[in-house]
This record gives sequence, structure tokens and C-alpha cells, in this order.
Amino acid sequence: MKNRLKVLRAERDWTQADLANALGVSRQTVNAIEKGKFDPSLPLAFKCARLFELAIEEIFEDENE
Amino acid sequence: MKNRLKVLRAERDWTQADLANALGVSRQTVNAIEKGKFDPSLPLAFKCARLFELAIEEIFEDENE
DNA sequence: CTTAAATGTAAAGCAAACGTGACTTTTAGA
DNA sequence: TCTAAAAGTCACGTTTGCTTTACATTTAAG
Repeated sequence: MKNRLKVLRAERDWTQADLANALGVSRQTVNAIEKGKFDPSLPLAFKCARLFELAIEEIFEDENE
Repeated sequence: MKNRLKVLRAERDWTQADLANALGVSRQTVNAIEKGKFDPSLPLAFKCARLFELAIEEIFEDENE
């Protein structure tokens, strides 16, 4: 599962801690998701979508076809 | 997390087992998600979206604002 | 170069997402 | 009504999302 969180963060000049705080998760969780260590839960994906005002599919990309 | 899986299934005359098989999960998992016992993972939500050719937001609805 | 902020990483633990197996209840057709 | 398929549920086990704490590394500004 790839994602554009790092870019979306950069566009807003946000740190991982800033994003984590806005999402209500830990900084390590944001870091792990950005690094592809694991996928976010669906509720967390929805939070990202609302925060960035984008569709989930515009932020996360499933590796499968 | 509400979802329209039961309706989407009914439109296609699919059983829970049919859907489970198409998604690559167990029948109990489909049942539990339909009954709101827990949320699907993001990868599973993507599989649903691809299967029904809909956006994730058109299938699942976050309870939060 | 120094220093602090930002990022990366790791271990231990908990909760939630799934699996399997078995069983009960509901639905629907003959 | 009888029966079989579908749906619902429970117990138990495994995996993964996420937390906390702690520390190492990178980045950037002075």
C-alpha cells in the first residue's frame, strides 16, 4: 500500500508530529505508514481523507491490480 | 462504520459466502463486517471497491463527522 | 562545527482484524 | 410441514495496527 502522505505533508509544511496530532495517532504510526511498514486502518484512512479533503483513493494506492 | 455490502450483494443475488469467496476472506468475516462487528482493513476495503467498481466512500460510511 | 528539531527504528504490550470449527437460527422452496 | 441453504453466533488462535518508551540518525539553522 503506497501513499502520498509525505507529499501532502510537505505541501502544507507539516511535520510527522503535526500530522499525527491532527489525526489523533502517534508520530511513530505516521512514520510507519509513510515508510510502508503497515497499512492504516479504514477509520484512520477516512481521517486522512477528511483532513486533506481528498478521496481515500487519492491518498492511498493499493499495490494489487 | 456503516456499509452497503448487504444491498450490493442483494443487487447481484450473491450470498455472504459468494462475496467472501470473491474477496478472499471467510464467510464469518463478511458477516461480521455487514453486522458492524468490526471494520474491514484498508486492503479489504479496496478489494470491495474494485469488486463493486465503486469508491470506498460509496460503500463504507464513517460514523464521525 | 554545534545544536536542536525532525526523522527513523526497535522492543514490549494491547486491541482489533481475520481465520477455523462448530453450532443455532432464520429463510425459502418443494 | 420438512428440509436445505443461508445467515447468525461463539470460542479460540494468529496476525497486524497502534501505543509507549527509548534511543540513533539525519537535516537544517546558527
